[in-house]
Amino acid sequence: MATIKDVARAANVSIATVSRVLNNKSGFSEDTRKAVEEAIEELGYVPNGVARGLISKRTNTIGLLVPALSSMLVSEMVSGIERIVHEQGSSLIVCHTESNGKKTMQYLQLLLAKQVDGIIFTSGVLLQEYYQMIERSGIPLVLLSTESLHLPVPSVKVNDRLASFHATEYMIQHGHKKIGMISGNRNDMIAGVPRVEGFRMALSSHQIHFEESMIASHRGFSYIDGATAFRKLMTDHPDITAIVAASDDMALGMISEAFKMGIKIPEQVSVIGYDNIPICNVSIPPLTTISQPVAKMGEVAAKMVLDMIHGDEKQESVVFPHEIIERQSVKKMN
Amino acid sequence: MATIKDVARAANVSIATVSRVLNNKSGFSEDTRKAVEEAIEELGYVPNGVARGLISKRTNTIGLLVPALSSMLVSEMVSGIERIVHEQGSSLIVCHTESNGKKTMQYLQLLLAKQVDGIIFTSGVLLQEYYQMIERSGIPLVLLSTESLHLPVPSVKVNDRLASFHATEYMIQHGHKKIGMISGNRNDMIAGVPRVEGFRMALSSHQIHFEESMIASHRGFSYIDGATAFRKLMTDHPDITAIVAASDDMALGMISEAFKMGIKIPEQVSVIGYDNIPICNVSIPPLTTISQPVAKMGEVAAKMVLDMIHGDEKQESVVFPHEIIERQSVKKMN
DNA sequence: ATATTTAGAGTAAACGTTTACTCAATTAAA
DNA sequence: TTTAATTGAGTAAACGTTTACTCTAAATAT
Repeated sequence: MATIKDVARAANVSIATVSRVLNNKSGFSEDTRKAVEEAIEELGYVPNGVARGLISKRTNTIGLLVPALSSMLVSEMVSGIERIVHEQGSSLIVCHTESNGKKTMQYLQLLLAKQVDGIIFTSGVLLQEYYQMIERSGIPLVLLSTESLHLPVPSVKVNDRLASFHATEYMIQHGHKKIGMISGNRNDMIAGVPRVEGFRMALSSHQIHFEESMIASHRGFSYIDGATAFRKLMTDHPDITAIVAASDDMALGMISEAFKMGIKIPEQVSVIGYDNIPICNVSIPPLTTISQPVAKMGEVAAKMVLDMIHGDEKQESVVFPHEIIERQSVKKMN
Repeated sequence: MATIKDVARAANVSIATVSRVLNNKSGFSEDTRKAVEEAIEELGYVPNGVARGLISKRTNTIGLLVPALSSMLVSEMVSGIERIVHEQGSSLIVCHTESNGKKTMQYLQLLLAKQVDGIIFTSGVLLQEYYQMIERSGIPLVLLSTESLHLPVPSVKVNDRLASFHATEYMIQHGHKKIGMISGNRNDMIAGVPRVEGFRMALSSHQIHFEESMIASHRGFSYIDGATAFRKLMTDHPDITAIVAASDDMALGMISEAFKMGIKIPEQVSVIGYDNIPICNVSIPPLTTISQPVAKMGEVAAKMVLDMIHGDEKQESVVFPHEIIERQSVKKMN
C-alpha cells in the first residue's frame, strides 16, 4: 500500500506538504495541491488511520456492548447508533457479551486496547468492575436502556416500571380482572425486576387480587420462554383473560403456543407485548405492545458519547417516553 | 492512560524488557517478570493496539459489508462471523451499505483507512469498482451469500437457483398445480434473478403452464413487499393454491395479508419461505421454508478470511447445501 | 586458566502520520 | 531603499510499540 512518502516522492514535495493538502491546512500553492492530488489519485493512496490515530489519539471508533437480546431489538438499536456514528465519520465495534461477566471484561480490555474513543453500554447492569476499568482509562461512557444509581454515568432509557405499569393498566381499563404476567428472567435488573414491579403496582393500585403464581418466568426473554411460561400460567390459572408479556418475543411465542393449545387470541386471552419490534405488525393477530423508541434512543446515546468525546464533559441523562401501540391482540371485556 | 514507558519506569527496566514480558519473548529473568507484571497491574496498563498495529501491520480487525437485509438474517450471519472472529482475538466492524454504490465506496475507503486485516462482502454484487479498490490494497476478501463469476474471489454461498427449484418442486410434489411466486426485487442478482429462474425451471421441467403474471414482485424482500405482492397475485390469479416466496419476511407479510383477506393458510393457499429465520417456528402456521445455514456460512467465511490473513493464499469457494424445513404452511393436495 | 557460549537487559531505529519550528523568497509597509 | 510581514515549503520530533543490534556478566567448554 502506498504511503505518504510515496505520494511525496511522486509529487516532488515533502511529506509535510502532502499532509497539509490532505488536511487542508494552508501553506501550499495551488500548483502543489494539483501535483499532490494527482499523485494521490495515481497511487490510490489512502491515509493510514492507524498512524493518524497514534498521534491524534483518536481512532474514530466507538465500542458497543450488548448482552443477548432479541435480534430485532438489537438490530434497531444498532442501526440508530450506527447512523449517527457513521454520519460523524466514525465506526462501530459491536461486542455481544451475552451478559457474561468474564466475556464482558475481555471485550472491555479489547476495546481499551483498540483505543476506542467512546463506549456505549446497553441493557445490562454496569458492574463496579466494568466501571472502574473504563473510568481509569478516561474513555467517555454512556448507558443505553439501563442506568446506574450510584455511578455518575449518563444514560438513555425508558421508564420500564412505569411502562409495565401502563401496560397492565391498559388491560385493566379494557375490563380485564384476571391478569397474568409472563416475565423473562426475574432477576434481570433491567428487563426483569422493574417490569414485574410495574405489573404488581398496577394491580394493587386497582385493588386487584394478586398471587405470586400469576407471574410465570423462565430463563430469558425469547419465544420459547414465552411459550413455556404461558403454558405454565394457563395450567395454574385457567381463568386468566389477559397476559402482560415482558418482551414481544415472549408474546409471540405465547401466541404461537396458544394457537397450538386451541386458545384464541384475543377472543379468549388478550396479550400485550413490550418493545414494538417490526414484526408486531404482521403477527396474527397484530400485537398490541409497549413501544420503546429504540432506534431513536440509540441515536441519542450515540450523540451523547460523540459530544463527550468532543469535550462536552457531562451529559444529562434522558428518559424517553414509552407509548402503547394499539393493535389487535387485546379484547375489550364488558 | 499508562504507556509502556510508565510501566518501564515503575518496574525499573527498559521498555524493551516490558515488551518482552508482554509478548513472552524470552530474555528476562523470573524476577523482572514479577516486577513488570506488578507494575502493569498497579498502573492498569493495557498495551496500545494502535501503536502495535502501526508496526505489526495488523489491526486484528475485519470489516463486514452488508446491504439492507432482513434484520434477523443479518443478525444470524453476523453472529456466526463474530463468534469466529472474536475467538481469534479480532473484532468486527459492520457496515450497512444499503446496496448503495456511493455509500459502499465510502465504507470501503473507511475500512482501508482503518487498515482492516480482511473484508467480508455479503449478499450483493461485487462491482468492478469495489474489487479494484480492495485488490490494489492487497486486503484479503471473501464473498458471503454472493459470488463473482469473472473475479478471482473465494465465496461461501448456497445455490439459490437450485434451492428455489426445490422449493417449487416441493409444492408440485404436494399436488399443487397453480403456483405463484412472490419475488423481491427481480433485478437483484443475488436473491432476485436466481430464485425466479429456479422457480421457472421447476415449473417448466414439470410441464406446468406458466405466465409472467404469476410472479409478483415489489421493491424489496420485506413484510410489506410480501403483502402487496400477494394481494396483486391473488387478484390476477384467484385460483392459485401455492406460493413460493423469495424470503421468509415476504412469506410472513403474505400470511398476515392472507389473514386480513380471510384466506386460510395452508387450507386455501400454501406457502414456502426462504431463509429459515428463527421466527418461522412461531408463526401461525409455522412456516415451511428453505434453510440456508447462515450462521454456519458466516463462520466459514470468517475462517476463510482469517486463513487468508495468516497467509493461506487462495481459498476454495464452498457452496453449502440448502434444506427444506417442513413445518405447517404447505397443504398436501389430492 | 583462557576462550566461548549464553542469559539478561539496554539502545535505537522503524512503523506512517501530524505539527512545531525553521528558513528562503516574495510582498507589503515605512 | 530598508524593514517587516506573509507565503510556500522543508526538517525533525513525537505518538507507543516491536525488534534488530549491542553489550555485560555469568556460565560452560577447552
